[in-house]
Parts: sequence; structure tokens; C-alpha cells
Amino acid sequence: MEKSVGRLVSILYRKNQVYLNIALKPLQITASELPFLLYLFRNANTGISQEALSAYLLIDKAATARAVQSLLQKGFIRKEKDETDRRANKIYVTDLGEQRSRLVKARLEQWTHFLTEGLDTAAVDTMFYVLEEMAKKLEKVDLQDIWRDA
Amino acid sequence: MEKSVGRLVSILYRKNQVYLNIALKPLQITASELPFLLYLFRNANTGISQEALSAYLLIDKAATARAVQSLLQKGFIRKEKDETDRRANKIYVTDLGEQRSRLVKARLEQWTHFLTEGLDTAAVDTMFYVLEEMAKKLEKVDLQDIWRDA
DNA sequence: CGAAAACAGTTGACATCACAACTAAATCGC
DNA sequence: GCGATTTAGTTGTGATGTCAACTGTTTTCG
Repeated sequence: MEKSVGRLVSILYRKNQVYLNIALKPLQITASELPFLLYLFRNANTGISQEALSAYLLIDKAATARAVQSLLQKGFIRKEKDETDRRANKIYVTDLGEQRSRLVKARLEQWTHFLTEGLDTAAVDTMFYVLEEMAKKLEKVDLQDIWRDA
Repeated sequence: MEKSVGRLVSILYRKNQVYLNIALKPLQITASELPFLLYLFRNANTGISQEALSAYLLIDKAATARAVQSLLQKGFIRKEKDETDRRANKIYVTDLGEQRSRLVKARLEQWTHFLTEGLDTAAVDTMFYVLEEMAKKLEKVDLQDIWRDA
């Protein structure tokens, strides 16, 4: 029980950010914008709300608002008012955004390849599975409520 | 090959930070200070340099300097000049710091338990193993050099 | 030896993200 | 129907961490 998830995940997360900011700089995409762009790319033409983006990535809606604004300014996405619910926006990738997404994915795969190279494929799959399960638990929990007793 | 390490690790990292800041607030320890305190605790009485802290945690020495200063101010650690190398500091946990560390560890274990509860033990071990291997690769690489061609 | 390079640590500027407070629109409950 | 509550999005503030530039010390090597 000596192992904690913290240190390893922290290293992976921070180095991932650094890598992305270097590798994607020529494409004018930052590490913080990337997950939004890719999700929109995978769900192209469906008009995703910012709420849905936040929910999928488990990222605060404030960060989402800023990423959307930044991607908008660069012309990678398009933003419309949802006419059936005028509070919400509908976000779409632009053609330019789709082009970039394809280039981005190639570089992401290189990264994943670098990280998992030489490791047992089944073990890597298991890692993904376990991470996914842990992330699922976090989707359902309001951390503010965990320590009501402290 | 559709899966990328990014999203899951990002979720785990960010939620971990939030959890720690809530759970450790009564102990007056922040998520950013925690890894430093715990490492010093595990290596008590050996006088760790900040360089060594940065190397183990793969955290920039600037962040290390700030965490050290903050832990110092709270009286959880002690800082001496290394007399054999007057550039370096030797950092030790104080008695108070050790007390806190023990309390902290209990809360960390609750978190790990929450995350891994109900999952296959062998799968969790595998996840730790794979994360560790990926982190090891990152220790050896200067990301600035990866894209010399781009 | 002594100048140049490497190293440990500090500080300033910036990126990323969480939380809180706010606006505007939609929905709920009586 | 309409006031109260919830929801989508925005903006300000603070925490965390990276990079770059700088200081002071040590090491390297001609």
C-alpha cells in the first residue's frame, strides 16, 4: 500500500503538457486547447455545448470558456447560439480545425508510442482500463462532499 | 490506437489536486507541498538537496524552491547550507513535519482506496507498473530535444 | 593556476486550471 | 402565470508549475 497514484500521474500529466506545447506549437495549438479541439473533431457536425465539453473532460466551465474563446480566435472552431436554448452555445470544428486535428493526432500517436514502446501490450491495455475506471468514479463524485466530517 | 494517455491522466491529476487541497487543509498542507514533504519524510535525517527533490519528482527547481520556502515557513522542514558544497541546501523534516506526514499518509491511503476500490488488484498493480515504466522514460529525456526537426 | 563551463538555488513572467460571484435564460412548483 | 430555483456561460482571483535570466559556487581542463 506504499504506492500512491499521485506522483506518477503528476509526472505524466506535467510532461505531457510540456510535450504537447512543444510538438503542437507549429500547428498553433496549445496543450490546454488540445482536448477540446479533439473532442469537437471526433464529434464533428453535432454542435457540442460548452457544458458537454466540460462534462466529458471533467474540466471547469471557466477553463472551457477560455479554451473556446482561444480556439475561436484562431479560426479552428465556430460558435453559434443554440436557438432551442438560448443560454447555450453550439460549438463546431471548422474545416481548418479539422485539418489541424488530423495533423495533431499524428503527433499524439507518436507520443503514445514513445511512452508505451517496449511495454507489454496487454499491460498497457490494463493500465488504460484501470485509469478509465478511476476516472469514472471521479465523474460521479463531488469532492466537496467527501470531507463533510473533517 | 484510439486511446491517448492524455485525457485520463489529466482528469486524475487535476482531481487529485483538488482532493488533496480539501483533505489536507486542516493539516495546513497544500497539494503542491505534499510530494516534497512525503519524500523528505521517507528519507528523514539524510539531508536532501533541492536538486534531488526536483530530480525525484521531476518538478522544476523553481517550484521546488517555492515549496521548500513554504514548508519552511510552516515549520515542517529545516534547511541548512551544505558545508561540503556551499551551492546546495540540505533539507530535513522537523518533528512537527513528521507528525503531519503520518496524518497525511492516512488520508492519502483513503484516496487510493477510494480510487481502486472494487477493481482487480492485479490490474491495479499492472497499472502502477506501466505508469512507473512510462515515468522512467521521461526521467531520461529532455523534451526540448525531441522535436529538433520540427 | 585560472578562465570557462557546469551546477544549485532564486526570482520574474507566463500558462493552465479551480472556485466564486455574476448575468441571462430556462424550468419548476404552487 | 409567476416567483424561486436551476442551468449555461463569462469574468476575476488564486494555486500550481514551466521557462528564462540571474547569482554565487564548484568543477574542468588547457
